[in-house]
Amino acid sequence: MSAITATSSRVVRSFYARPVLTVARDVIGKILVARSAEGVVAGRIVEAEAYRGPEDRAAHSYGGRRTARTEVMFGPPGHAYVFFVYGMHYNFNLVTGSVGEPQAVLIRALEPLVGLELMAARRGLPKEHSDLTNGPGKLCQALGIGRADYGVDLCKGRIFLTEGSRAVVARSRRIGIDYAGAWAKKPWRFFERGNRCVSKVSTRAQLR
DNA sequence: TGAATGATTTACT
DNA sequence: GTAAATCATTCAA
Repeated sequence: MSAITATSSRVVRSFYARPVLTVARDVIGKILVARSAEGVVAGRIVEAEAYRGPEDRAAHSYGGRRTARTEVMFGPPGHAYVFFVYGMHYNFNLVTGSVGEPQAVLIRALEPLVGLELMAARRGLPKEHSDLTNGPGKLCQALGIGRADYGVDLCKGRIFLTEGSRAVVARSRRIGIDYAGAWAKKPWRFFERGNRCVSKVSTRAQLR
């Protein structure tokens, strides 16, 4: 195993048991690790978004909607909320806050650190490729995250966070939720300023 | 039961 | 810049 995953310890549950905006900001710079039979892959989180339902119209838990899909967000923090969209992509979230508060942080982009070869193989791209994990669907594919990871405990399972390094955090409005009216204008997207692994979006959303 | 749609990505023009 | 791919989830009937 690489030095990064061997020397760092798993982030504890109290990290997740805080308001979703706080976690979304603090998660920038942390390392996301995914172990599997195929090997270990890991990347530094450089972009994330907060979803603060039930008040947040952009959140799947808007209005307190409690279904099979959103159920994990109502449970304890530190678990994975994984969902499937557009008929072909998975997205990975961290459940935050306390029990009964259906909040989550969407991980939108990573800077690849460990297991680039495995990531590239899963993505069907050459190892040197620059688009391995610079998007929420892309990073799930690179980390092998899918339906089986729904609801898993990040304090125990194959997927977890470790301490990373400091990041200069900038913020903008969230991506792909224009249907959410006024909520779409909230600056609840956090990213590391200047990092080239941040997902490619319109220039206007990058600034601020 | 059926219809609409989406926290995206990719390949086009 | 636009559009296609593609299906689980959701809600209405």
